[in-house]
Amino acid sequence: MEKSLVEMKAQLSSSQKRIIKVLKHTQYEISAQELYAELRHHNQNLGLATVYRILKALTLKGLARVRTSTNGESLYSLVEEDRHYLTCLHCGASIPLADCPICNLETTLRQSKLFTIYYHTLEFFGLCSSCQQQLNTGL
Amino acid sequence: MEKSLVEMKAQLSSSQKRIIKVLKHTQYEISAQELYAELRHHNQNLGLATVYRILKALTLKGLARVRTSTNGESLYSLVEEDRHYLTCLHCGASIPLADCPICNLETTLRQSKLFTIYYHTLEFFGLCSSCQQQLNTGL
DNA sequence: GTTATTGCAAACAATTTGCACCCAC
DNA sequence: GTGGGTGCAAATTGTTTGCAATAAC
Repeated sequence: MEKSLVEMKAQLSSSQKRIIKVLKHTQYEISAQELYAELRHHNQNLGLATVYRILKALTLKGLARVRTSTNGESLYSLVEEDRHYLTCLHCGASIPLADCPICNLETTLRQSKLFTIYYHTLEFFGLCSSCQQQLNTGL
Repeated sequence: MEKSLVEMKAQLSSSQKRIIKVLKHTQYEISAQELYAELRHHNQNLGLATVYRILKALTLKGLARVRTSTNGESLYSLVEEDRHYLTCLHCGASIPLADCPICNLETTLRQSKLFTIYYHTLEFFGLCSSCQQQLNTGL
């Protein structure tokens, strides 16, 4: 029998819970290094390597989500909150999309049972309006 | 006036065209290092650094797409072919989805003009059927 | 001739790992 | 006392960069 997310959360270590708490309080997403700094800032010290280890574990459990930013670092967020973006190829900004355009589809896929879906990511790449202007006028 | 993709392609250097050709012949996606090896294999030598430079340029132009695999390397593919996946959190396999479930939505978004969309990515994360079995029985 | 492209090696930065230590149960 | 969780420093790896040489126009 597959474990429910609730069961999985019960087995989390206290450090893992602390990291989840930070993720919860982060507006969008956060890098491992920022998370490490955030913990120190609250005097909840944890080694950088441990932060990486925990983030990897949470990701493997399907509790956290990773996405690679345009500058190459991994950004983490909680799966329980949807995260979708419009990412500008020019300035690298990621503008969050308010709604999830494909959650219905996910429900349908879930029922197929061929693949157990924990979460998904959706990202549009292109040019944000200010970069569009800059490229059209400047060049 | 924004440049069309056709105009952009006309400006590509011969090395860039060679790399695009390899991408075209690659079934799904390919890493920079694999692409480098592939070129050498066809006696079309090109330095690894140059391969990285070209892939970055193509990505910035919106001609190529990058995705980070579960083991951390960047995988490239041509934007002109849709790429969507079911990715297993346990074994890391990425199973391509045949159809694009959101292309209609993309058309709608395109018309808003607030953000110029070149391409998008969609990825579902979870457990593939064999890992589901393995985890259910083995553990 | 001026500009863009390239190769090579060195540099970089994010992430991972080895290992000894420590804590909880 | 056994097993997992941790810190630290060293190692690893994918990627980027400086610079001199070369090719393109």
